[in-house]
Amino acid sequence: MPEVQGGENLLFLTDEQLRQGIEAMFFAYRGFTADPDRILSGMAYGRAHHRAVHFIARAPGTTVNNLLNILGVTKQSLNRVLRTLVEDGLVDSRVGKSDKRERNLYLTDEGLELERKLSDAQRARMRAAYRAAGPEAVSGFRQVLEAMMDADMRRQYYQIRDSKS
Amino acid sequence: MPEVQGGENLLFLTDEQLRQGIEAMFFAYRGFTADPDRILSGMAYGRAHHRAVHFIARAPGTTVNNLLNILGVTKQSLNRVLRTLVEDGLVDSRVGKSDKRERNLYLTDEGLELERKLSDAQRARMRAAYRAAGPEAVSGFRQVLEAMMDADMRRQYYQIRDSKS
DNA sequence: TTGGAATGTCAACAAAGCTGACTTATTATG
DNA sequence: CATAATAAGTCAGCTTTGTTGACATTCCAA
Repeated sequence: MPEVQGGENLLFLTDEQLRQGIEAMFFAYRGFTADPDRILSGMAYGRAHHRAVHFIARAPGTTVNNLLNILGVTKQSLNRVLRTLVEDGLVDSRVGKSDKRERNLYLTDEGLELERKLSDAQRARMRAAYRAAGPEAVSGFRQVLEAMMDADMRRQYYQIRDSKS
Repeated sequence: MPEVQGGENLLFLTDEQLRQGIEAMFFAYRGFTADPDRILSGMAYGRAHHRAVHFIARAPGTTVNNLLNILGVTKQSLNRVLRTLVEDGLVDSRVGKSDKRERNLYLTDEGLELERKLSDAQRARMRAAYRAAGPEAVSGFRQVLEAMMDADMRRQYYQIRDSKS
C-alpha cells in the first residue's frame, strides 16, 4: 500500500509538525544544559569549560587539534578555556610522546571530580527522560538526532561513540 | 515477565548509553542551528534575533513579557535585540489596546520574509531528518525531548503548541 | 635545511547574556 | 483619590564565549 504510506508521510511532515519539532528541540536543549550550567555558575566556569572537560574525559590524551574539530571553535577560544583549566589544575597538558608539537590532554583528579559532578547531573536528567519515554522512544530519539547532524559531525560522533563500548 | 523487563531497563540505561545520548544531543543541536546561523551571519543579526522573530511569528501580538518568559533571558538582553529589529523595520511594536502599558509585537512584511527564510532552512533540515528516521522514530524523538524539558518550559511548550493546529 | 604543520600568544573586537538602578506610563487597589 | 504594583524601556558596566589577524616557537618531513 504505497499510496497510503505516501499519504501518511505528507500528512506527517506538515510545517506545523516540523515547527513543533523545532520548538521541542529549543526547549529541550535548555533543559539539557540547565543542570551543568547551574553547577558551573557558582564557579568561574561556563559551558565552554564543561564541553572541554567532557571530551577530554571521553578521550583522555586527545590533542588540542582533535578537540578543536570536535567542539567547532577557534583555537584562540579553546585556548582561553584550556589555559584556565590547566592553571587551576583540572587539566594536565603533556607534550606529545611521538610528536612533540602536539599536546595530550588529561584530566587531573580534580578535573575528574568536576567532570563526574557535571555528567552525573546531566545523566540524571537524561535517565529520567529516557525512563519516562521508554526504550522505543529512545531509539527514535537517537535516530532523529543522528539524522539531524552535519555529515562531518556525524562522522566525529560515530568515531567517539564506537571507540568506546 | 517483569524481571526480563527490569533487566532490559538496567542494561538500557547504562552510563555509556546515556553519554551517547548526551553527545548526540550536543552534535545534533549544532546541526539544528547551523543553517539559520549561516543565513544570519551575513546580516547584522544572530541567534537571538532568530529566536525573537520565530516566537513573534508564532504568536503575533505577543507582549514583551510573554517573550521574556519564553526565551528565558533578561529584558535588557531582549530589548537590545528587539530595538534593532524595530529600528530595521522587521518588527512592529504597538501599544496595547486594552492595557496601554503593554506592547504587542508583530512582524512587518520584511520581518515575515526573514522569518520565512530562516524557518524554511530549519524546517528543511528537520524534514530531511524526519524522513530519514521515519514516523515512529519521530514520535519517540518528540517524547524524549518533552521529557527532557524543565516543567515550566514544558508548560510553555504545550501552550504554544496547542494554541495552533 | 628549509617549508609547512601544530601549537600557543597578543590584541582587539562582537554577540549575547547578566546585575543593578532608574524613569515613564498605566493600571489596580486600599 | 492616593498609592502601590506592573510593563516596558533605558543607562552603565560586567562576563563569557565566540571571532580575526598577526606573529613566534617548535619540530617533522621532504
